[in-house]
Amino acid sequence: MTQPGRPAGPSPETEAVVLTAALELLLTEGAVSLSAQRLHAATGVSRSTIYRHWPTPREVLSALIRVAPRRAAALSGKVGPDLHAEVDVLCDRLRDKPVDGFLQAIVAGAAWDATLAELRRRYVDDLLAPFRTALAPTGLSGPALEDAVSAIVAPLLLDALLLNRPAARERAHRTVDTVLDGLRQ
Amino acid sequence: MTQPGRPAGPSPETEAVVLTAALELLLTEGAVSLSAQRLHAATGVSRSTIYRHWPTPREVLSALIRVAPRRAAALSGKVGPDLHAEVDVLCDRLRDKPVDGFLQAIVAGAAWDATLAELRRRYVDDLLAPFRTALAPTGLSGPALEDAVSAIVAPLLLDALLLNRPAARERAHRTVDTVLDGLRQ
Amino acid sequence: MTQPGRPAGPSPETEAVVLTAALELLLTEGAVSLSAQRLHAATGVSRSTIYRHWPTPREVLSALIRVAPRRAAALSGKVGPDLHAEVDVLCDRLRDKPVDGFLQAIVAGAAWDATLAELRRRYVDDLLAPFRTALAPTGLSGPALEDAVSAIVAPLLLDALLLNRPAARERAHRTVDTVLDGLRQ
Amino acid sequence: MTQPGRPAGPSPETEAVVLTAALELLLTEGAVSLSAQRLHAATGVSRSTIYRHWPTPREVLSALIRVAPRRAAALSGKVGPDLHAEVDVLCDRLRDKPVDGFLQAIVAGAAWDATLAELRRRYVDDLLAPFRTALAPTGLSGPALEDAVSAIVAPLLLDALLLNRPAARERAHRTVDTVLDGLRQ
DNA sequence: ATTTAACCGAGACGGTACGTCCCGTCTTTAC
DNA sequence: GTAAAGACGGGACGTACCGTCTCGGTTAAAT
Repeated sequence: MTQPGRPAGPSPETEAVVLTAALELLLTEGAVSLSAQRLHAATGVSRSTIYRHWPTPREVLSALIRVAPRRAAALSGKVGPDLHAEVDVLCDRLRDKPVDGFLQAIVAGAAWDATLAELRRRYVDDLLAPFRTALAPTGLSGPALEDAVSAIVAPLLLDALLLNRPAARERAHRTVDTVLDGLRQ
Repeated sequence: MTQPGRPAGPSPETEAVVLTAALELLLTEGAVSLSAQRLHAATGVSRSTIYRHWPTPREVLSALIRVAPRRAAALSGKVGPDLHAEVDVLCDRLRDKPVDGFLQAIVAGAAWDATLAELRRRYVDDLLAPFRTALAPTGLSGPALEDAVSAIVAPLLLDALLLNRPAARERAHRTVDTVLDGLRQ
Repeated sequence: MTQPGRPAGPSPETEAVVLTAALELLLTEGAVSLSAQRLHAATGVSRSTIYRHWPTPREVLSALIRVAPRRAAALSGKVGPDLHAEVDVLCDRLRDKPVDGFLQAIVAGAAWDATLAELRRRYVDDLLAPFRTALAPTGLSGPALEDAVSAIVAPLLLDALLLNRPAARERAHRTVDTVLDGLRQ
Repeated sequence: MTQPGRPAGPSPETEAVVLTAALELLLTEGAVSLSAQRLHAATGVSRSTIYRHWPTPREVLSALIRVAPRRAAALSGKVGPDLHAEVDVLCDRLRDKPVDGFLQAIVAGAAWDATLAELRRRYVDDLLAPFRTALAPTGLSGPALEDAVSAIVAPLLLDALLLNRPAARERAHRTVDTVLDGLRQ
């Protein structure tokens, strides 16, 4: 038996409108722009309503990440092909607005609002996870696993995030080979 | 022939007071806090004066970077020892507030104010430069040089900037050896 | 022939709860506080319900006045004793919260909402009515009657309403005597 | 020697514009309308500026009363003529917007904001003062003086304030005579 | 010693964003 | 139908900054 009264939470329509605009804003103007004011201007949804359901920009970001589609994994089980595939996928994602923008925004936001640091760690971990998974068959673990992942991914992130240049895909593929060669010996 | 009248620009004392406080603010609260208001509150120097000489936070940041001490290079000319030395220096700098904070702040600021992106690139380049110099004797150049630098430095920056964990110094030293081994063959 | 279905209007219980709280609110915080929001907070009755039956604070006030107990008249028919009795009754009422508060609230409300002016006039008239009745045997009427009533009552209201001091009961009794003396000659 | 910097307080022009509009608003819409928002809408002076100098409606009212012109007294020294003159003056003032409106507004405001009660008392006292002065030659003092004043003035205020009818000037003149007769015996 | 240009401090002013509170209407659900 | 719960748009409120400006007094170089 339930309570009387209208169900709590934003109406589905409101939620869709707001979060869509929020993603757009995040990618074009950064996390700082996820304020109620800004979302109101972008959507026509009233400030009151936005404050009601997402009192701080942080909540908007959380909702956004919660909703964001997870990439479908397609692993073959063979280490080499899987790693190369993951490199391509990551490069593609970094080239596209959504992931690069998300990353930029979330890094900037973390420096500005300490409570975002945890979100940032989770998001970056999500980016690294496929590589950990793909490397699993090699038996690597602990720091050694982290080092391998880092060697492959870090240069790509450096390019995209700090140097504003396209991720060096070829180099990453060569790094994968180097890493695997090192293990074989 | 010069004009009569008091020389333009802030008095040395004013400049020192303001920039000192600005550095403090940047490291503790990020680039967003370099406003005239905040600097006034932190220094007692009046808002008018600050607006006069540094109309925007961007100008403060520029002045700050211009003033920031460049690390004195101490190269021996031997590739191996020089690279290892540079790794230690960078890890130390990333561990200390000034550089890590500066980096965080400037990355965040870049997402918030596009004109800071150039400053960010220059700052990161300054971090990479010593490694390029140290690798010079190997004859590497162009993309190959960039790749080598990236392989060594990127994982350190990833740790410090995105994962909030101490830079993995040992791994970096091993990477240096790997890179040099690869060249020797 | 009556219609089927639940009878219109608030349930007796709801009405009692709401109007009791409304009186309390009116006396402690003035007519401005008779909003649905405040009544909801004070009673637990839902906002919807209150809006349904008393769409505006004005309706609440009307209901309140309609319900307010009329003083039971106890006239002897002799002018002197009756007038003195009425003076005592009025002073008592002005000393007690209910009437003084009501009066203050309604005067304030009238300045704030023009439609309350009529309510105010009726309420004041109700205060004056007993004196008109008591003076009836003297044969006074028209302006002369009004003047007599006013001479007795106005100073009391001035004390209570504008000067925040207790109504001067003794003086009012003397005024009654003066008025009656004037008529006798 | 004075301090550097612009002199504090509103510029004369700003003050004039705001207080003029405030008086207008007070008389037409009551003390509740002396909010920053309302004054901004009425004058074009920005909300910030108004909050800066008159943080609450109370301050506006105070400023208004402080600025309001005091009536010039013109006493002959003879009790009778002076009292009659004062009655005429008060009736005129009550008939005109400024005083009646001021009084209505201030009474309403006092019920709504306790800190206005003091202002109200002072304003009413200012209305009564001329009568106390005019009665001085009779030697009346203490409660007896208050009673005399009240007998003359209260009915007038009752008319204007609570019954919304013109102050009964003739009756007041007769009351004056009655009071003076009473003293002579 | 005067000029003279620029300094520096204090603060008014208009403007925008923020977060909170309240209001009145509407919708959804249960009884 | 009543009642409850709550979404929603809208507005006011008070605060905090921001950037520009105006005022007044001070300082330091060049004549």
